[in-house]
Amino acid sequence: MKVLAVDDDRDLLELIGFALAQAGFLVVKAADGPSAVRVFDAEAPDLVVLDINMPGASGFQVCEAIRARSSVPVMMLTVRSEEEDLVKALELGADDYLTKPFSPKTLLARIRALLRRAGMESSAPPLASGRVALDVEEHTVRIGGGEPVRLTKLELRLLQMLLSNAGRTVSSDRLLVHIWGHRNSGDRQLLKQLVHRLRQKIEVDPALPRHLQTAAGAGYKLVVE
Amino acid sequence: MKVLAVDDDRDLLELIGFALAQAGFLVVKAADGPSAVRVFDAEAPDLVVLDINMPGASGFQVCEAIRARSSVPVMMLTVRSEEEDLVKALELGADDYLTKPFSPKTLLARIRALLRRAGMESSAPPLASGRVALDVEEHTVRIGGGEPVRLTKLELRLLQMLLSNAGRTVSSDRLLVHIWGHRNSGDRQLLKQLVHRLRQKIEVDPALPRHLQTAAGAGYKLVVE
DNA sequence: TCCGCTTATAACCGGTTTGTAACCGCCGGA
DNA sequence: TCCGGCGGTTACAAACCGGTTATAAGCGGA
Repeated sequence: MKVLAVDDDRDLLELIGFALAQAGFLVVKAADGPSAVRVFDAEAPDLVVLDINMPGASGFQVCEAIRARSSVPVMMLTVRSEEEDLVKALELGADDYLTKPFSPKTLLARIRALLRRAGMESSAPPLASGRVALDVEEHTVRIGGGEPVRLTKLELRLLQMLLSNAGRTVSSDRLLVHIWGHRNSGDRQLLKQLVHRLRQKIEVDPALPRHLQTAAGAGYKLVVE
Repeated sequence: MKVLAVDDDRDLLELIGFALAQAGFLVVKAADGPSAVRVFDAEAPDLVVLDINMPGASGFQVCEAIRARSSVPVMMLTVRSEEEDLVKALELGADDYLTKPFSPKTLLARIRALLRRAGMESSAPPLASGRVALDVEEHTVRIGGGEPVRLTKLELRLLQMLLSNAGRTVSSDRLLVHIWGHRNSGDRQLLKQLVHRLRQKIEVDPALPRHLQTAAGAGYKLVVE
């Protein structure tokens, strides 16, 4: 499930991105109207989170541009007091809105609701990036053009986390939390094992991993080219 | 500026940690009361963000333990409805509180206010300054336009501290506390070593350091031009 | 029930990182 | 001039880390 987040406030954008990635979404970002439209065309996200208040009030224009080419769900972000903005946004085809400030938990809940409403909730969402395509429903990955490989529950979770942060290093702690909901710190071993087993499955040469790479002292990352 | 975040909700803890790190704080985490106290002793943070509602209601105990040994600012996190908890927290010496759910922006604002009140205000330490760019996630630095250099955990902490005080001299004591958490003061040797090793990695000529300079009798400073 | 797959735990290895000690040269004060 | 402190350097040992292998424990389906 791919989400496009648009906000000119870089900090907030990062935060939204982080919360979404944490929840297993694949996130693409844009910091202004024009690039939002560009990214939308390039990435074909399944949902858009769009700040209204951007330089040039271009949130509206972006919403309009998106609606002109797709019926993808759009979640608008507004500041509390601007009611008429809201009306305008909904008229332009936005599906829901959230007033700032909001907690990431709320954002996630609303996004899930929106996806459910749009009937996209769990409809075969192959989370994919680059050469790695993950099918959460089927519990399989396909690397490049190869055969789908069956994954266990834990392997799936690991890959989900890495894939939603593709190209970036994910710390062992975050992985531990995401996969096991955390336990005592002795569980470095579990992660070690899981990575090892996953490599056996998805790497051509598990000894020289090309996708699931380790960042010594930091964690692991997924290279998708 | 080092912040200890304590919460048993792992997701929220991650999120708080991320928001703080993003804002340039150095973050240490703990997920329960006992480990919170342990980490506090080991890390000597400049501020604590502490959830009250933890298994065993131990938020209070942690607050008490912290107050018993330090006057460091403490920010409590509570759920909306529990007023008497709040009163108790403030009686125990908490400096401020925040009711869940809260937006990270709010948290940051309140933390900054708290630091200002405590007279510890800092000048928003960025992760990159001048020719030195530190990537905390990847455990790497890039000097000028050069190749990223891998850092060990300790090297990373040293650079973090120096970078957040770029251009200013940081005393050996502060560095010791920040990197190792209080130890016997005889451990100058450790710092000597660490500086030496880091210079080998990031200086063109480690004998004539251009970035990691010695302030004789005082400490070290990072020159970023 | 047994079988097979998945997950947990432990032990070992080699390489890296960190801790400890000793030595050097420099400088300032006795 | 000698001495002691300080910072830099070299050397080595201890601890740790990640990969690997092996084996046991849990669990679901035939």
